[in-house]
Amino acid sequence: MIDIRLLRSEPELVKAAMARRMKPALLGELEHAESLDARLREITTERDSIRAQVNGLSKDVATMRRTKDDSGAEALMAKSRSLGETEKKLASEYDEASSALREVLLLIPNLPHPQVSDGNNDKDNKVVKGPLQMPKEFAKHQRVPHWETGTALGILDNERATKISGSMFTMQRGLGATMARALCQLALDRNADAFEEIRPPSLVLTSTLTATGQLPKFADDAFAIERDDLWCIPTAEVPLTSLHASETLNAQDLPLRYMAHTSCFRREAGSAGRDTRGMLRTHEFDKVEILAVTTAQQAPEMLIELTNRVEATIAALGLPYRVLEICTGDLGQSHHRSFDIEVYAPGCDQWLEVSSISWFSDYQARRADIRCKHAGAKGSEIAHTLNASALAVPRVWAAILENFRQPDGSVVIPEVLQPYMRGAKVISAKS
RNA sequence: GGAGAGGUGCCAGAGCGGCCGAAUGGGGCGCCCUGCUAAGGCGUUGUCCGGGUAAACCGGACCGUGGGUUCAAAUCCCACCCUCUCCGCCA
Repeated sequence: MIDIRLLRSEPELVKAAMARRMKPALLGELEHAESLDARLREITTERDSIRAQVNGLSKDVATMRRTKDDSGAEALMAKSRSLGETEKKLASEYDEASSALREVLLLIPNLPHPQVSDGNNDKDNKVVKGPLQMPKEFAKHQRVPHWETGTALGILDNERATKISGSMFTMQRGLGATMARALCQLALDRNADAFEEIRPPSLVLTSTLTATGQLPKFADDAFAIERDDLWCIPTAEVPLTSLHASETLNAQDLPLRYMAHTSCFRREAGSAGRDTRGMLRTHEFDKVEILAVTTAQQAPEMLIELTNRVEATIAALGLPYRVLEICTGDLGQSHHRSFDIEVYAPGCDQWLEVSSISWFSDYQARRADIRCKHAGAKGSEIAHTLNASALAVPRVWAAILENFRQPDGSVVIPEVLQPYMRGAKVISAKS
């Protein structure tokens, strides 16, 4: 959520920043929020003053009871009763207005960081680094899509995955399965110096999925377990962000850094037919997420740190990659500023987004009610959250198959993964 | 899933429908005492929202959550959630 007090005090500034997202309907939502907020404060003031009167009368009643002034007490009680009627009406108006305001606020996206460049959509994202580790030319044997190589090597069995679970599910076997797990282990080990490993639940409450911004707007993108009112997590960002929901943290303990390897479940509604062939877009995949809770001051530096960490892992795998900064028109709802890391896959001739490194400013933390308190300071402020995919398995797995495919059809396993591969250095077809 | 017990401030723990934002103890912070430490003495110590330029201050809300009764609820009633113990089931 954006800060309603900022909208209240600097409406023009908020509107100007929001206009950069290139979604004209947003301005209407902002104005709606402004008027609901004004109305809410009117009601609050009135309701509170009635409550103050009732509280005062109740005290007087107590005094009169003690002095046995029963008729006086009766008179005050009657007066208080009628005030109570008014209070009741105001209270229900308050509930109405405040839930209406909350509803609107939950739909309003985050303000883009001033340095984010303007753009309409993903085509306007700028490459800020790279391409790096890009060969001058790709050989013909690298121009084979991973689904062909994977199937030929017996390490990818999407046909049977579909038999078991339907379309858009994937299954790795043998060294393919081992490599999927190796990638996760690598990503965890590379960040274990600073990040605490968490094994969070995969099913979460509605409130948890609301905190990170997936709900209420993007309910169709998530798998729901309706009978039990639970949701499958689309990313470990969801449980990790809510780890400290409703808590006030000591600023001196920040930043907090967590990492988690989880399955991620996505309905991929609205992307039917896109990237359905291999494992570029699936309903379930494994990912290692790194996440930080910081003060506002620490956040910019953390964004750089997360980006560097993700980049270093991709670089260590030897894959061709580049870094993009996401423009205002492509920035996710909760995002304040984001970078994407893309890996080139010569077989399907595509740049694949393998990581998104994002700073959410206080947007998610306000929804989750994560505060931080500076020692000696009065009151508290909303914390900042940032996260990144340290490594998302399927696309990296696919890029490895395509980049490191040899003329004989085998695939060389990147050296950094070999320690996790039980001695294997190459994946060859079983004779 | 069944039976029972319980959820109060940083922690422990008391709380009669009004004088309870909440006793008492511990902890923290400040001052005093003290060569240092320990012990001791005194004081202080919650959060959120609205108003106030800010501080002072004023008003409201908060005793697991949500409803209800009442002039007035931590206290009474109802529902739910969570924790603990026992039983059942289970990796």
